[in-house]
Amino acid sequence: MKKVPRPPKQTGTTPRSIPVNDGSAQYSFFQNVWDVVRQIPFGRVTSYGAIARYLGTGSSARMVGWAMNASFNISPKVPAHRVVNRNGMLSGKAHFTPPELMQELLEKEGLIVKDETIQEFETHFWDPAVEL
DNA sequence: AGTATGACTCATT
DNA sequence: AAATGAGCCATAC
Repeated sequence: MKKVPRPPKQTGTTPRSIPVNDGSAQYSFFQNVWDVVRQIPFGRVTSYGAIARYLGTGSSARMVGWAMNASFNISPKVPAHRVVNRNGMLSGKAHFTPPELMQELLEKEGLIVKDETIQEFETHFWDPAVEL
């Protein structure tokens, strides 16, 4: 797969307030993030930074988080639970409904989550820059 | 229009 | 080794 041609940094002036995938969807940074996240294999996880780096360091990891926040409303569902911070901690669990859902989903995929942190994180880490 | 905030990271103290 | 500050860039107020 390895499309994701590195968006030319659509900064500032670009309209899109929460790019909802309603068909007219112009390719946005968010779309790109979702494309990558959807390709995370079952039972694997990655980090915001890894995605941001894959799309170009120019876009900070914070925006990836925003993309996840918006991902709850888009059609092709995005496995946002497979995205954690670089420590393997479920920093975004508070944004799930209910918050325990994130950990449950991960455990259902065979991962071990202890104290909001994925055990053997490095083993299950999936780096788009490498795998894609 | 300017300030504050965030599902982050990295460098420095 | 833990805490702090600085970059990051789109939203919210």
